[in-house]
Amino acid sequence: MPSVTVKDVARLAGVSPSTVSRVISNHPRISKATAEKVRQAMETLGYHPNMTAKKLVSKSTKTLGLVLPRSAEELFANPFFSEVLRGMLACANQKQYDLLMSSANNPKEEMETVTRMVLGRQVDGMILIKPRKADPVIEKLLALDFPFVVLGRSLEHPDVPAVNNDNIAAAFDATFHLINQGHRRIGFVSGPPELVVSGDRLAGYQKALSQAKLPLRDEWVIASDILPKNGFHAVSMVMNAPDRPTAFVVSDDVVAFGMIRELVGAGYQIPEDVSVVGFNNIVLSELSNPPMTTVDIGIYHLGYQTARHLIRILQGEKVAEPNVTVPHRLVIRQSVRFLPHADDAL
Amino acid sequence: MPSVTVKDVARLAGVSPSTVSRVISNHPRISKATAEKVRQAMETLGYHPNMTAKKLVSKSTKTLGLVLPRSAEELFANPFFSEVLRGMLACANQKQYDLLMSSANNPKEEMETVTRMVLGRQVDGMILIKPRKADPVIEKLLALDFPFVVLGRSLEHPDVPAVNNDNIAAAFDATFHLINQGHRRIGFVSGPPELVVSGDRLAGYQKALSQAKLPLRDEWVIASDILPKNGFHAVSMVMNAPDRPTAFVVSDDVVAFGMIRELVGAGYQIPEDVSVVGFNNIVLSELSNPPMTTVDIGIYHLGYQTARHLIRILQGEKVAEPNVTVPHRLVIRQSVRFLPHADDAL
DNA sequence: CTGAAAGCGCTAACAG
DNA sequence: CTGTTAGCGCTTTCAG
Repeated sequence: MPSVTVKDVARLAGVSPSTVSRVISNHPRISKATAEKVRQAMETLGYHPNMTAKKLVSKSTKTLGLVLPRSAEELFANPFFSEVLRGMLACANQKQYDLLMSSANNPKEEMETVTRMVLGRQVDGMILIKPRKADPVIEKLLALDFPFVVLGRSLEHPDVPAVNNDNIAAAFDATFHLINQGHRRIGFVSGPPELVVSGDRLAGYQKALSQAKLPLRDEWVIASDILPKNGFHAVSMVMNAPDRPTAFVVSDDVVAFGMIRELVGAGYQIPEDVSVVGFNNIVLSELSNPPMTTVDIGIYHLGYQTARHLIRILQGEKVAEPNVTVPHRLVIRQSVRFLPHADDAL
Repeated sequence: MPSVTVKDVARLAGVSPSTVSRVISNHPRISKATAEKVRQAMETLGYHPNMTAKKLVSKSTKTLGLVLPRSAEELFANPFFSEVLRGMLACANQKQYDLLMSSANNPKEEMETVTRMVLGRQVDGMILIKPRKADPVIEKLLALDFPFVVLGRSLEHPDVPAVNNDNIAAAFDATFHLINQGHRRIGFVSGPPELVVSGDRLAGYQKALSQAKLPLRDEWVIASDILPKNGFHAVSMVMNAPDRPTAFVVSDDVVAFGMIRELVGAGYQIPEDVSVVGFNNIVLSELSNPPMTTVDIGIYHLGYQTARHLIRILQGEKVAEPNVTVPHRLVIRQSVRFLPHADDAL
């Protein structure tokens, strides 16, 4: 790695280093002749600019920071994340930005990583994924006046740049679909309670029920972790009650998979005995057995728009509206049964 | 972002910048007193070292480069990748390295990205995922004498540092299991033909059949893309032949999901009518219906060990054996049927 | 249109 | 034990 520098190029081309620099950055006032001479020299020497040096002087890294919250375990076990990442990368690379990633196992590490990236000036802006309620990282970034955007939304700071679904509406739609199909007793399986998104989806579910004047029973709301395998005895408890739900809204497809497995194991058929509508529409939702009815939240776009939004901000575009909402849509497949004996239409 | 530097700290502490630098790097010959004084100053000023400057002078970035091959689409549609990434991040962060990611949509972009990262000195080493046969990126890195490790293996350069499964043995084991369960007509669904791993798994399958003196029929080998949805009419062709296979080895769980869905759609039951053994043991394999028998290839470890291997090399540890093999194991669940009427034991 | 010089923020000899 | 002096490789005034 014999590190050829501007100096080397300059020497070979018989010009000064500053001229070389100008050629690289397509400076207007440079003669065709020398420009060509310099390019030749770069070519024969195999020159490539040292990005680190460039960053140091330009004070811009062209890099977006991404810190993976809490247990990356949680996040990665779920295809949601890879899809988000795919969207971010697609946008970032298209705009000539890189992504610098780091994971953190707990809130403390998370804070340290953010600090390291931000104060260490390794990145021009930060992306925060699915903030929790009262997220200290947001406070910190706000205090530092450092550019960032959150994927999700901040409860405390509604004006912070954010890209999100309308999760209340999404959960409403999912629940409403069940109601439309004749279901009257509908349960809900929620995500991690500390996440803002979990609260929103629960709210949407409740809203749909109230609007349809349907019972809202606490014991039909199951708090699950976002990982499968947890808390599924809860399911059997619910199912063994005399007045069990005929359908569930499950706030994550992966959890829905786990739940269906539990139910099948307990001898229930999907959708004959229990209907399920999931959330996210991950790739496998379509391939599952039965194919799952789920809310497509546009995961890829969520990622893409988040990066896009941040880059816009970094480039100084005045963004009038800090919040961008990615549309969702219900994808109807075969995990929901129509109950013809529904007592009444709505 | 009022950028406090070593100079500021030095001034406040009444010492020279180099002393500050020494305190930061825990230089041994520094008096307790001044060290404390400097630390105070850093604290009150809220000093954090500028990583870019540090990188420039130290000529080390503490960053690993990861370029996502070809269509990230392909890669990300598959949970394999997120799990690998999770392992890499876990290791990298533990060793105080960051991961710089970029995606590329085609071989040309891939090469450019590698060039940008390597010649731009943005990273200390590169990680290459699942090389294709005669991969030009490997040639390039070799020519540059730049540190890298491949996740997978290079056909042409067996001595290049690599972390891999013994895919031949893994496919052998999967196939052998089917044989053991009484299957005699076994099909194979292969991954993208340009990947080395696809060839290896096919070889393992063939080896098992030959060893058991079982027929090896070309028409039972289906070339699928790694994405689901493609080429599944091929499945129906195979299944409609008079002498159809009773079981399939499918070289990827996601493809297996898609295949099972096709089969179920065509009226077959799994495993009653057709047995399937997959590859990878992604999270959802266990949750599928029926739970899938599959080869666990230790995806997380694959990622972890790859990062580990590269970091070892970067730190100058003499690695005797360039290739590390991550063990696999067959996970038996419920997608394979025992055929008691098998003509004979082995 | 181009060169000389200064400096981004940090570290690393080399002296003391 | 600590300060001085030189850069790392690049860009950027400021003069020509």
